[in-house]
Amino acid sequence: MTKTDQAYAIIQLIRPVHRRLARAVETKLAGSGISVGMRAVMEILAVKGKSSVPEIARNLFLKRQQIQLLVNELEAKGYLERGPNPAHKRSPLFALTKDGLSEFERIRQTENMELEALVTPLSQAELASTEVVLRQLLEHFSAFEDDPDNLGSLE
Amino acid sequence: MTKTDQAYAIIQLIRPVHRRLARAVETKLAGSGISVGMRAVMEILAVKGKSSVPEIARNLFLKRQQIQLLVNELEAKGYLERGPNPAHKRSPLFALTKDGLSEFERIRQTENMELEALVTPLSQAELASTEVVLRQLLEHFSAFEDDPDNLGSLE
DNA sequence: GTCAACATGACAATACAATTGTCAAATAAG
DNA sequence: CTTATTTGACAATTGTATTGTCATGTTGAC
Repeated sequence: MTKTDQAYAIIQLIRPVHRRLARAVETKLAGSGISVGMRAVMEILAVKGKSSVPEIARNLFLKRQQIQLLVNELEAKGYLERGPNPAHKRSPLFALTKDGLSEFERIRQTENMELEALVTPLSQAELASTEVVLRQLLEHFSAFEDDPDNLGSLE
Repeated sequence: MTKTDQAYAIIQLIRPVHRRLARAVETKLAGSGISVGMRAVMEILAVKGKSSVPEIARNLFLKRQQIQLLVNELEAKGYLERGPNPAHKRSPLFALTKDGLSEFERIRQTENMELEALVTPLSQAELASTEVVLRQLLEHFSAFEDDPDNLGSLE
């Protein structure tokens, strides 16, 4: 089993894992009126604080147009509020409202319980290696991005 | 950094990695008239040999309806041919034609060259751990599958 | 052997994420 | 000052996957 073969096996797993993960998150979110994408936006705001739409897009490796739609929905639900952006008059900074934050924390809590069971049979070293490999994948295949909007920072 | 936090970081990477991977594969496939899904079906047939549509679906963790569409397209392109299925009169077994096989091998070859560069900075141990973790993710979140069609075997 | 449960092909409709395209206003860079 | 870039806003489109349905084939219980 060469390293190339191993990489190949990993790549084949990405699609099904992604799909099941998305479905699981959806299931957990069902009824809350929050989609997987909306949840991701809330995450960025919870971690990074106030951000403009294009900033969020870069963090999530998505187009700003996609984020715009999610932000609009979240704002309509009262989970986000806009504030002035000293750096750009037309591009407001969005932040979680009190409602948004508590909703997000509720979500995170149920997710964490789910994760406890998931990680039990896995070692810290395995998890650390996985993150390294996934980041390498992300970076390597960024070469295929034609749109600079999609070249998010990896910190 | 707890294991739960690590798992969380990994989960957040799955979506962007999946998207970039899909785009990279598409780019490589551009012009050949083969989509990512069609390529995945060819892969199964190359590895597992003759299979029925539902069998392929289980292998790829997808619904048979989805596979049916891909198989139809591949057959129309002359990359697949159907043969009798001793186990089921109405459900033929599909196999790669000579054309299909050579096309698939051509694809695999260019992919392998790409992978060489990808795996260079990664160790065998890291890659092995990643596969373990991804399989655990896949298995764990299979609990959210309501459709038995989607419960593919992990061998 | 008969009948009920299940698997499959075939086709249609839909949902959802993501992309592409476009234009005007704001900003940055030279 | 002039030009290029960034951004918001809106529209249209694509691609993957799901859901629903029906007729036919298959399997297993009895």
